[in-house]
Amino acid sequence: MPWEKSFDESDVIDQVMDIFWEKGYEATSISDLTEATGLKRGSLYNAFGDGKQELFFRSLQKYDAEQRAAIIKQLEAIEDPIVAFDALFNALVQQAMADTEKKGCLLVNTALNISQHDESVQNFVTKGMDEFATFFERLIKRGQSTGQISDAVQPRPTSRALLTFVVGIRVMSRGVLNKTALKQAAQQARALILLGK
Amino acid sequence: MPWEKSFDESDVIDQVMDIFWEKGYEATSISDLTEATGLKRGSLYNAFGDGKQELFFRSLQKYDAEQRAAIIKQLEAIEDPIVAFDALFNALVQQAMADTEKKGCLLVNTALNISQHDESVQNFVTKGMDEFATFFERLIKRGQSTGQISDAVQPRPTSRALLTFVVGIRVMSRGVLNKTALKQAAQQARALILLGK
DNA sequence: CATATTTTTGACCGATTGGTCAATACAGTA
DNA sequence: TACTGTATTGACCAATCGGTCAAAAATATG
Repeated sequence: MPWEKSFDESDVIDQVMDIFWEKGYEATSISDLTEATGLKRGSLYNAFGDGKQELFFRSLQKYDAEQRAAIIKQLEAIEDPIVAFDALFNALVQQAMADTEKKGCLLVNTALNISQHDESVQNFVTKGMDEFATFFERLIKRGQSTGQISDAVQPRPTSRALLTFVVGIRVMSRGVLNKTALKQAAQQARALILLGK
Repeated sequence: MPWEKSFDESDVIDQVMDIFWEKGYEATSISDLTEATGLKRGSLYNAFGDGKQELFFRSLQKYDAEQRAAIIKQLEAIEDPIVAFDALFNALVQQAMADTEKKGCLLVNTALNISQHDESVQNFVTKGMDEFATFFERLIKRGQSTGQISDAVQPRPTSRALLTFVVGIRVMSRGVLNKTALKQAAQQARALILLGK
């Protein structure tokens, strides 16, 4: 019948995500988004009805799927839990070093400003965080079953502590700690599960 | 000669700080500030020349002096480093529980959005963070001299890790983790300096 | 009381905010 | 070719943004 869109929605979300990621939700204007996408105001609203909120939510969902969920899935494939553990924290440091714009992590950036978002975003953020903690919990239990991790480690509390530590790393990597300091800090995560071994 | 201000500058900064703390820098408008202080637009600009930026910077400085610096000074007075250590993390959890508005920590909130502030704010934030890390470092060295902390603990890397963990706690306390989860997580901080004792 | 000095006030500024909408351009169907 | 239904466009909206400024109000000094 009519006409097909001249752009790929997924591409647009990628571009929009970059802006939200870099500037944050509040500081991003619709004009920023039209400039980044090359789309006119009306086209954006036609394709993504509810405006800024919807654009942000879809950006967050895409980020979550491509970054957080993807990394977890990748780490799940590593059978040795300690190796997986080290791989994660090395990846965090590597990402921080590659992040020259100091954008950090969109999920963590959103978590800090969680109260200024609507309920759907809030739930989404806590769900993502929860899944991350659950991943750590599985890792610990697996390590305990293989004898690599002491039974003195409490899976749930420690998983939450590791999640908290990861979040801290992502904040510090936005400009507070330099590369070497960040690297040194990240390596200490081992102490939380290896208890001085 | 003329006329004295009808308000106390320090009181005004307190009120302004509350708004910045709750809503963040970007999301706070001058109207929010005039409403909170009861002062008219012009009075604010007359008393605090450079507008929003200066108001924020002075809020941040006051917060830093009254909260962060004050707590460190208080903890320095405790001679047993392990006791001081536990006191800090207990205080963090207690503050989080009392923080019904989920405002978190103004310094950490600013650290996450550090790139959107000018250089003076950036330097101030990193200076505050640095002092916090240095406090941890002193604590560790003191614990090692008394034999309470193993010499296997590396003071500098561990101090940075502890700072990172503290920052993580302040983010999580804004709504991601509930009280009990936060408490459990915070208790794991001991593992970073006690290595499984 | 008059004057000097500062605060206070509220109107005002141009720019930008998120969002709308009617007119126009377009492609597939009949 | 004419019609249909969507995409695109750019003008437009009221509201708000951070910030300015001249006039009015107030008080300590002379």
